[in-house]
Amino acid sequence: MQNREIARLLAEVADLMEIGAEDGFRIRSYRNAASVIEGYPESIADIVRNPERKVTDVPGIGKGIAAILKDVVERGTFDKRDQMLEKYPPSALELLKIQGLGPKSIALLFEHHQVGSIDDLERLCKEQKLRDMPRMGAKLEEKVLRSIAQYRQRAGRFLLSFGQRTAAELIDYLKQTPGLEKVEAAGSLRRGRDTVGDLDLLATGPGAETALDRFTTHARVHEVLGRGANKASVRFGLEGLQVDLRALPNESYGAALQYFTGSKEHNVNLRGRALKMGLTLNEYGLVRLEDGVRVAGETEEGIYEALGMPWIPPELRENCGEIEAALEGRLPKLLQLSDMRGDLHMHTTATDGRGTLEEMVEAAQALGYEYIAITDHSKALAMSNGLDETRSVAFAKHVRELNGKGLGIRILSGLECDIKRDGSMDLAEDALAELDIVVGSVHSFMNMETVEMTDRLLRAVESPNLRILGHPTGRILLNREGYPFDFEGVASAAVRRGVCLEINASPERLDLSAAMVRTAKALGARFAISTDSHHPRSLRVNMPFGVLTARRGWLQASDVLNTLPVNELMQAIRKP
DNA sequence: GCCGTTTTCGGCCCGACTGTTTTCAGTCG
Repeated sequence: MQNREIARLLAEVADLMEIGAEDGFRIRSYRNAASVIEGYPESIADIVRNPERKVTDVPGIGKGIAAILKDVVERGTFDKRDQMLEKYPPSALELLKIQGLGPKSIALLFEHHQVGSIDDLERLCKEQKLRDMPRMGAKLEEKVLRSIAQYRQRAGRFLLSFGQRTAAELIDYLKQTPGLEKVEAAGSLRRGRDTVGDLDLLATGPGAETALDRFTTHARVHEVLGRGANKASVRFGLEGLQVDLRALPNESYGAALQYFTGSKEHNVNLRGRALKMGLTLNEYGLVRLEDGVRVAGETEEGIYEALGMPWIPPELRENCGEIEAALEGRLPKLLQLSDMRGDLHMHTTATDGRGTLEEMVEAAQALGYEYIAITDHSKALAMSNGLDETRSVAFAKHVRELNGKGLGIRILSGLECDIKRDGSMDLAEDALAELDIVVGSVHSFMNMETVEMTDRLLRAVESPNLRILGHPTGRILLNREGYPFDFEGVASAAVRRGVCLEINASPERLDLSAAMVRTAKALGARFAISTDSHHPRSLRVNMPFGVLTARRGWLQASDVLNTLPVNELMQAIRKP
């Protein structure tokens, strides 16, 4: 069993315990253990099974959790979990994802109305019975119904990071099939969309048939949806992500890769152009209509070339002008991961990060970065022990001393400063002026009206010390919509003020979205791609997602602040 | 349930809004 799965079991039981109003500190211990296990570099299951090791040596795991882990490794569940699931249906966990309802309300609804699922909850709201409960009213009914609609909209989709992990696991596994030549992922995963609905894997070579068998019998497949001569579909893992595997002949591999990568709109446009040239394009190849001769299909490059254009990177294939640009020879030279020279947003143990400053620096050195900015939270985020003016100024001094030691990497003293309700900065401007770089972010009062939120962000951008607007829309993928505001207005103001817009590379955010990146670029914006790391590992893990998003937004290296060499970067962020 | 002891029990991040009340519990970050 993987660490991630173990962590999930613990976190789910913690949720159920919360509904059961159990001791909060005990619940926190479960959550903490889940989070430690998820981020642990070694397999916890291996440690549990190894008589020479003690799992209680892992911080956050004591005798109680150790006994649970033993149970989990042996039989895939544990007593406490079985008890909780007897008390509450597993669908009760979904209810916690509805905004406006917490564990207390859910427990109450379960007790009085046997509400155990989203459908039950919806019925209750529509019958206007929610308002009969203590401290619940008509407004809450409305809010809950809105939240249910949003929840349903995103159901069945998964984070890109999850899709990539699953695809990588399956591809590794399938590659061991004798005679398999190529196997790779197409679809929205290959285009780098922020969420994916299913996975499309393509395989070629004489072993492709065998690969279909191995695919449907993989230990983590829990339902085979279909199995034909050339294609199989399964539901994979606990989460039930649908994965299709197609076995293809070599001569049409490129055509299939092109076809199944999409997007649908890109392909429709391409097929139309093919027809005008007397060609027909499908998943088997590009064929001349007059004599049925196949002119391309083995490679994607061959297909695009036969259609009179250079190969188009998958990230651009959304039928948003990329075909025209390709035909006119003005495709952008897209940003690459190797262009990144630093990272400008991360947290440490000083606030809610899990790595110390030294560990973050070490992780950045391992990536070959020239610089990083340490940007812990400011005091308004009390739950994370945010920095006040005194701590912030002391931190800036500490960083100046560190840089004097010749570490081979430049550390920038920074802050992720809360943008308060009125648009002012959480810390006094003279304290902010002591820092090398300030990222300003909204973490509170996210349900303001469009006009108010726009004014708030416009005022924030006027702060003389602000250099980067952090996760500008506040969205959490599959979880929370961004707050409403006049994006073009704020982006224009940022351009005028020389404030960069962040592309937050955390796979749960990817904020800005690719579409907004493109809009802002057209307005002249400059961007910072930042990992918002709360763990040393995230510096490496998150950055590719930010780069993908930037590429989907047509960015080149010159559009991105942290592609600059360190001396040019310091110039670019210097005080007026 | 974990941790760290002033070793076997007490502490464990906190502040503010929201919608409901009529003084505050629940939710959120």
